[in-house]
Amino acid sequence: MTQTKSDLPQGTLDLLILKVVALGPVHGYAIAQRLDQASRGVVQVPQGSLYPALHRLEARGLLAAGWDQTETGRDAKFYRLTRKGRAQLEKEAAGWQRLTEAVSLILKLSEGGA
Amino acid sequence: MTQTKSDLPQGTLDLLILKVVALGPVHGYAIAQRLDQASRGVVQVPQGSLYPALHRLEARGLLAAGWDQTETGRDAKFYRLTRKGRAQLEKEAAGWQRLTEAVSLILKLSEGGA
DNA sequence: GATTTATGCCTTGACCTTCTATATGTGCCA
DNA sequence: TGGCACATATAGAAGGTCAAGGCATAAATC
Repeated sequence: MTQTKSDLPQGTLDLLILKVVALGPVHGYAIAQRLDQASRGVVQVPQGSLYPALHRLEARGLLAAGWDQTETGRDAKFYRLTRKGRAQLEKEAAGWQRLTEAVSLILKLSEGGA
Repeated sequence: MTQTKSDLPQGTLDLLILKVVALGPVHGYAIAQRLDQASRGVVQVPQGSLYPALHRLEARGLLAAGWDQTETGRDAKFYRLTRKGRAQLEKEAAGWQRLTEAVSLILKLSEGGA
């Protein structure tokens, strides 16, 4: 997996990560796969973006991490959502909703828009 | 007009500006008003974000600027879209579409998502 | 008419945050 | 031995915010 570009606007990545982690404990590498699959290849997060993001989220107390074993017997750092993280997820999801609606309104503007 | 926060993810502002300018020549101040109104107050771009963005877009050749007079007799810098700018607008609008769909897919994930 | 105040309109510079690129390290498995 | 799964660190660019400042017109006050 060669992770090229994601073209995610800054700030969006956190939301997506929180969402994926909310589904159950996962390690970083799996998060990226999950995002790739679920978005049908549109969201491809390079490791250099993913891991710093995870660290930030952990530092902010939104995620908690612990080492554990993968099904295939490897060590990996599993993340789960804290209570604070869940609240943040809801907040960011709502914000995203608001934003996309607003942008949508703007993109539909035509010459007559009061 | 006290412009507080806009909370736009980075990279989105360009798209919105290009869109507004595409409707006809406008000056910066009016662009901000337009965005505010059209988004019903959700998108409030502070001047410190707006003007640097305009300068960047001009430097990239997507906008062309010239001083002119406002209807009320003031001097203002009017921006219009270049051919290159119009192409970029279409490109970014399509990208935004793609992105929102992808994010939407991810946000709808539940435990069963393959 | 003169003075203040508000408002329209533009600019810039220092700072912070996030994304990217890149390089490096380790254990598993073929 | 090599490749893959999984992680880390560092440095840099880009975009956004704040804060401050400047200037012109208009409205309000005296």
